[in-house]
Amino acid sequence: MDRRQQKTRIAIYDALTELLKKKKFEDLTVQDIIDEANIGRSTFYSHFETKDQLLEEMCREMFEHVFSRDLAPESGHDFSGDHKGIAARLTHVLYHIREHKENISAILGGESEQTFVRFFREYLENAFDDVLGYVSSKVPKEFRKQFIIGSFVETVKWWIGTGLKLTPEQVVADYLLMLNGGGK
Amino acid sequence: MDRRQQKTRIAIYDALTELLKKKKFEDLTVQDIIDEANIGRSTFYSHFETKDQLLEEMCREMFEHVFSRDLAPESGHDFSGDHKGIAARLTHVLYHIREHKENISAILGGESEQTFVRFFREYLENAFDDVLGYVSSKVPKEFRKQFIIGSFVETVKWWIGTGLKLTPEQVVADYLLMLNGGGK
DNA sequence: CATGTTATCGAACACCATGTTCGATATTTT
DNA sequence: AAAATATCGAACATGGTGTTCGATAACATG
Repeated sequence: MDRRQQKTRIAIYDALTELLKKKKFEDLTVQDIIDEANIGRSTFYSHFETKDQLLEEMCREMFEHVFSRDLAPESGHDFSGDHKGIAARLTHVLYHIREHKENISAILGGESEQTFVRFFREYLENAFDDVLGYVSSKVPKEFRKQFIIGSFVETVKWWIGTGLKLTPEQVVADYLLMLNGGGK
Repeated sequence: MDRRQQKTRIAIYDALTELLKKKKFEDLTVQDIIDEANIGRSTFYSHFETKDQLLEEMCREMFEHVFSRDLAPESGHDFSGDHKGIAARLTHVLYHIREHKENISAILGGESEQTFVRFFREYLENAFDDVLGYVSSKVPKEFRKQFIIGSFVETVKWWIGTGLKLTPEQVVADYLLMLNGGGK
């Protein structure tokens, strides 16, 4: 890949990251990004068809290169009788999110959140395929899956909304408690 | 209120309902609505500042006049040892949603979904205030609340996404099972 | 019914972001 | 050194938005 292309791409990503500290994604114009990245207008459009595609690619990058590094279940410490180390794995996910809270927070809460959430769900479905495949005696598999993932996504959104006050460990602990009927 | 205003408003609402059968909300232009409603351009803008405000008002109307009619807990049949008739009340909500599936389905799944979901959450928080206020011994109140509502909203979104295949009763039953740890 | 009020109409307009085009220039690859 | 390719940026076409305003029609009130 041409060095010029790499530089441009990075400039755009950096510009976006920078701008997301000040504005929500949907309030940004392509011109904003172009100015911040200090590139030509047509250059931007030779890399991305549209602003939304940029977001798409950025999310893809994030999940492919950041989260999916540790898709496999942890082989180590299975504390608290945790089935297949779910708690540890979920905690891991939350740590990654906290690392990227700058970007993610700005994406969430607006219209652009759906794109992120789409990737997030897909990631979770793959990453926790083993757990989700488990068939309950009472609740249909699809429903169970929907419920577990949906409630986790919502929990994460809520967590970010609070400004990440709780620790990842606390969030996961409460989440698993609720999932096991601990809300009674 | 002037009859003309009423007619215009209804024409706009009807037009929107009609158009939502064919297109997603965010793909509609103001002109589409104007044409379908058969009104003048400036007339639309004398009623609504923007397309989004129209959606806002429509959602408000829906929740104020349709859902909130039966906010109070059902005094009757408390079958299956159901605490305060939650199952019955949730089922009621789903029936309302099914009534308005035409509108709701078109709003959900797009960027406009957030507006609807915002109203939905607010409604649920009020409608089930009594249940949600219950303090768990282990999980913090706010977390519990977030979890219960979030997972229900997600369940409803999922349900609509499947084309309302399950009956409201089935959905509620499975939801409550999951909430009580029935997913194990 | 008469009169003042208010809503509607719709064409015209200014505005702004989008996405494209193209020839000149700069950088990289081979 | 030559060929290939990326960038630049001004200019442009497009399309939806929201506003303006004078003319017309519908309404409320006494």
